[in-house]
Amino acid sequence: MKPKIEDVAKLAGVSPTTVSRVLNNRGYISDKTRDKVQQAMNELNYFPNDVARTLFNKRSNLIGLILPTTANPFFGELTFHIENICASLGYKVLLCNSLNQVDKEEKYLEMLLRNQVDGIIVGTHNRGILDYHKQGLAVVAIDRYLSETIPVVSSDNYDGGKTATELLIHNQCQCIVLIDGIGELETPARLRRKAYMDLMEQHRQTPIIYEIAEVFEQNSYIPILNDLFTEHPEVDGVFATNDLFAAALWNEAKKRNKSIKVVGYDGTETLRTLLPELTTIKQPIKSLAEAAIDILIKEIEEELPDLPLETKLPIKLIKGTTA
Amino acid sequence: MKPKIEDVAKLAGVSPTTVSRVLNNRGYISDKTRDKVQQAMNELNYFPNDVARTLFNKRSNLIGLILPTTANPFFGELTFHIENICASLGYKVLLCNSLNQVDKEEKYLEMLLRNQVDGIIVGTHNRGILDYHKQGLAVVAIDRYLSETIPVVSSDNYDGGKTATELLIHNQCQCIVLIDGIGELETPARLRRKAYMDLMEQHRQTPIIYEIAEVFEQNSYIPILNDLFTEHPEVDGVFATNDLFAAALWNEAKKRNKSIKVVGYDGTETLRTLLPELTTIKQPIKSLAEAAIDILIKEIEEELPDLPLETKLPIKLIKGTTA
DNA sequence: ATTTTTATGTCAACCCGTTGACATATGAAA
DNA sequence: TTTCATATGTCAACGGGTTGACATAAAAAT
Repeated sequence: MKPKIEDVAKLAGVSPTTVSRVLNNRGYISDKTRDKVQQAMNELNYFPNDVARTLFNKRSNLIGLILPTTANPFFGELTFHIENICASLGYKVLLCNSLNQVDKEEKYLEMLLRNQVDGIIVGTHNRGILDYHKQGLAVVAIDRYLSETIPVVSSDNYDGGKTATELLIHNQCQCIVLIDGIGELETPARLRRKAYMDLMEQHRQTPIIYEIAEVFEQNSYIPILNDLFTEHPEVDGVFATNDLFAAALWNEAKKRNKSIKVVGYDGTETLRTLLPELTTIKQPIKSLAEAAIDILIKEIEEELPDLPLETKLPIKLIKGTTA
Repeated sequence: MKPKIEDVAKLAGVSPTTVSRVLNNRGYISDKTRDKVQQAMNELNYFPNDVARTLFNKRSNLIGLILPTTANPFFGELTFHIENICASLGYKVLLCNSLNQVDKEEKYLEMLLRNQVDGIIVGTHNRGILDYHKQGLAVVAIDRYLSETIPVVSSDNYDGGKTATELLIHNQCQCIVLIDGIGELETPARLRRKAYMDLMEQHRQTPIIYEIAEVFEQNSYIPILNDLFTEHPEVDGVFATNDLFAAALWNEAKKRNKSIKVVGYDGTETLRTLLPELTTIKQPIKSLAEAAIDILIKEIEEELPDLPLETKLPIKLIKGTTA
């Protein structure tokens, strides 16, 4: 069986308390004893049982991460950065792919609570979260409003939407269509649409919006894009609120030999390797991760943290050839 | 503070043991009592502390997942499927992005052991794993040989390499180059190269190999691709052992107005949305996840599991326009 | 020579939930 | 009436590590 402190103590010829003192750097320990203990630990391949420690300390150093799916490169990259930063700070990540399904989100939330996570990073609309936050759980949201008290980190969505739309207008586009996710929720990302609407109004153009469910399945885009081309054959500019939509449209347009200006949103490394010609609004993914973790850890570790309820990070226009 | 069993018991007017009996469906409980207890749990927002349960039961239902990075869409999708299947089976996933760095792998491994994971899925070359497996930890590898006793799940890499190379030959390519990761390790994925070599020999062509470090950073590809085009301007066919390499090459070739046939490997959903024209060998990612978990859970749950040491799943040629 | 500091041991309580042993009390079946 | 299945309670030990209290002893400082 797995060795425990007692075994280490026996082998090192000391008391369990002394081993614990070595492990936690508490009280007085001579170098000689420390070495003996460490050697015994090596010999036995001993590693402290973090479950037992968590139980006593009431700190798991576990962070729950709930997002739609790591299969989407934006979340894949975000997840990478979040986990990476967490690891460097001694936190561990419990991953949850909710696919934006409320029932799954609730199950995941309960799972995380049962596992005594110290905090949760949410990149999906998690209704339930609200209650639990009141119960003292640290929560931070990425691009989602969960409640008035939960800090939100996001890219400057309005500026992104504005930059994208302005670029298309500047490109002399006469019929600019917005392709967006389904618009039931009031998220910060919705500001991309808001900016588009505002700009269109300013330039006396009619906004045209197509919505695609973000189910992250190939070909789910196709029928809606077909509608777009049928109903608006004159389309000559598209702002898609994420790069997958943008790429799907771009490829459909190519098939149809349509000359359309396209701007996407996200600007992942993956996109820039696979489809560098796509002009897009790049989110500072690593910075988003850093900001979210910074806030979450403040919530976890500080008594009366002074939290920024809204953190907006600058976007960057990546010029490809599509606009 | 968080409610515990005792609080539930008090509110429900029963003993802690009875609450535990309700939670674990043990012994006799009347419907009336069960309801009372359940209601008390709801009222208090009580969730059992899985840390305490784990400590007692010696089962955490935690699975460690170690892979290079979820920022790579192949691993992003694999991660999604693994986590998803695990969740449906009552397992939770602790995520580790090792970036293929041995020191990180070792730290992650120790972390997972401390956290009493029931098993580990490894998609990276984790030298240390070997030892721990001997100590009775369930381990399964994806596309890596870790030791003689650790089951490996992979796509049929040889068939994939063969199919890709054959296609290029069939396309009348005269100078077929292989772009591969750096070849220090003997991995199943290396069979893609083996197949290429074999085919080239069979057709009396000279194999030409360029190696790119899989650091997953854009532009790390560029200098090596430059070399390729300078040293072999006659190249007219390329088999890249992953789609990111393939896409990078494809885009560089377009820049140079070179007409080259290209075949990639992986065939993620992301690729097929972003760059559907790329011809590629599609790995059955979901099936890989299923097979790996199936084996791992057998290791965890069965006394004397009869494990397939090598599981090869069929690949599929996805015909785009690049070959 | 005396006080302090350093070093280690013993012991018990605690973290939260689980489980087995045992007692007790119904109501139902034999 | 006796027996048995059902229902619940009490109690203690356990899982592995942590921590505070207290005791003891040697080495260092005064």
